[in-house]
Parts: sequence; structure tokens; C-alpha cells
Amino acid sequence: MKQGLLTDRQKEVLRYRKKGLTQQQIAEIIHTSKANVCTIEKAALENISRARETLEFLYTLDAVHLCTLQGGLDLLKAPELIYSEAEKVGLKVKYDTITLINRLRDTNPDRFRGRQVREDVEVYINEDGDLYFG
Amino acid sequence: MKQGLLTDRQKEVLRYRKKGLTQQQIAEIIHTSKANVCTIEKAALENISRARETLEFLYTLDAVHLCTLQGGLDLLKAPELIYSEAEKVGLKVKYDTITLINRLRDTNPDRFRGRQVREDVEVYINEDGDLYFG
DNA sequence: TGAAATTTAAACACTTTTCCTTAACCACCT
DNA sequence: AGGTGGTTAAGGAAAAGTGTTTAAATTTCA
Repeated sequence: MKQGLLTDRQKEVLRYRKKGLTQQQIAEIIHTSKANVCTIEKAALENISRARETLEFLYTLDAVHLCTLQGGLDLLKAPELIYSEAEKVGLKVKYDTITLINRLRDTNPDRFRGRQVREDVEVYINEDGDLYFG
Repeated sequence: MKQGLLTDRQKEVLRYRKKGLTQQQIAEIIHTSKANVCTIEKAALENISRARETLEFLYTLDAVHLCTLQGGLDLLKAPELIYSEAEKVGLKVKYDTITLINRLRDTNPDRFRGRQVREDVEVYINEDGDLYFG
């Protein structure tokens, strides 16, 4: 079968894009319309999202949704929330406060800005008290 | 649009599988043949691989094209080529010869037949000397 | 070895994706 | 207004993916 989700065309566009080229410039290079470059790029980003969601599903296979860390939340308040939610469902979180915060930032650095949660972060927990973020 | 890569059918099978059911048992539950359950499960796992590969590709975006391993090339000659090309652009490859060959074969088993490169393989390198193949 | 579980292959109808074009539209910026 | 960069809509043709079945082959393991 195919390897990744992205077609050659999609990868090509993403690479040029990464270099900072405009859609118009890329269109000239690969001999097509800028509208087409836009569509290809959009499809590529969509495929990347789908890849992310797919792997996220794997966690939910043995984990359960615990709570959502909403955008704007102070990172230091996250553990408290997570502990209390875990207690509600009768599970014990595997990590202490410090470790939890580090794990939170390490697994998804883009999602945080300083001490603040930038975008919503979904928190999952499994039987063992392992946490996953998506 | 669609969300993950996995179809409802595929998720259904994976969930039952996670619970420990056999393909036969699942076939009865979802009213189809066990062969079909097998195919669906296989497709699901394949899709999961593709999702992983897709996200892997994102790393290559920070990387730069180093060289092409042309079809027919002896796998054992690849490291030499890669090292010399890396030197030209002032980067140091992170892997020794053995590791490099293994990585080459592991990341894309379909591309090799014994010691020979079957199709062209593009080699990318990033600032850290990490190599990616596409 | 024998039975159960799993995998594979070929074929088919059906749906979805992809790439492409043309043409229009939006948001800036000077 | 005009230019630049980006997006959207409609439509079409080719390619790829999905769910199925049937039948045969393989693996697993008590």
C-alpha cells in the first residue's frame, strides 16, 4: 500500500511552503494554478490533522477522557484539576505535581506559552493512572 | 470532513479486539465473516502505521535534501555516499555505519530487496544530523 | 495431530480522494 | 483603485480505498 497519508504532490507543496514560498510562486514552479496549490496544501493539512486524530484514538482505546484543560488556564492549576477529576472516577494519577507539569509541557510544547495553556488540551487516563494528552 | 483515518467499522473491530475477543466472535457480533473481520483489522493497523509515518514526515520538513540513493545501489555503499554529502554541507551524521544501514532498512523495508535499493530513496538531514528518508 | 484462530488472494460494487481548471471573492497594503 | 496572497465553489476524470464474499493457506497451541 501507500506509505504516509500525504501524496507526493502534497509533500512537494508543504516543502516549498516551509521554505517560505507563496502559493503563486509554487504554482509557477509546479506548473499549475495558485488555486490548485491552495487546495493541495489544504488537503495536506487536513491529512495531517487526520493522522493526529488517528493516533489520539489509540489512547482512548484503553484510556478514558478525564477532563479538558481550557485555553487560558494557568499551567500550575492543571494538576489540582486533574487530581480531583481522577478521584471522581476512582483512579489515582501516576505522577506527582512536578512530574505532571513537566509531562504536560514535554509531550506537547506547542500547546503552552509560558505558564498558560494556549489551546484546549484533552486529558485521558487509563487504568494504571497513566495520563495522555491530545 | 472526516475525522480520523479509521472507519467506524475499523474502530469497532479494534475495540472488540482490545477487549480480547477473537475475530470469529466479532464476526458474529457484527454479522459478517471472520475473514472480513481480519481484513478490516488489518486495514485498521495499516492506517495506524500510515498515521505514524505521516507525522514522521513533518520532521523532514525541518530537514534539507542531502542526496538520492538511486535504484540498484548497493545498500552497503549508501553510508559512504551519505557521509561525504553531509560533509559537503558541513553537517555531521548522527549515526555510525551499522546504525545507519539498519535505520535505512527499518524505516522503509519495502524500498529494499536484500542489499539492493529498489526504488530511488531521498535522503534528508537536519541541523542535528538526524536523517530521514522519503 | 487436530481444531481453532488468523491470514491471504481474487473479485466486485461502491464511495472517497486527488488533482486539475475556471472564475469569483476576501483582506491587506500603498 | 490596483496589486498581492490566500480561499472558496462547482465540476470532472482518474486513482485509490472500503466492505464484502468465497475459498484456500498458514499459524498457533493444547
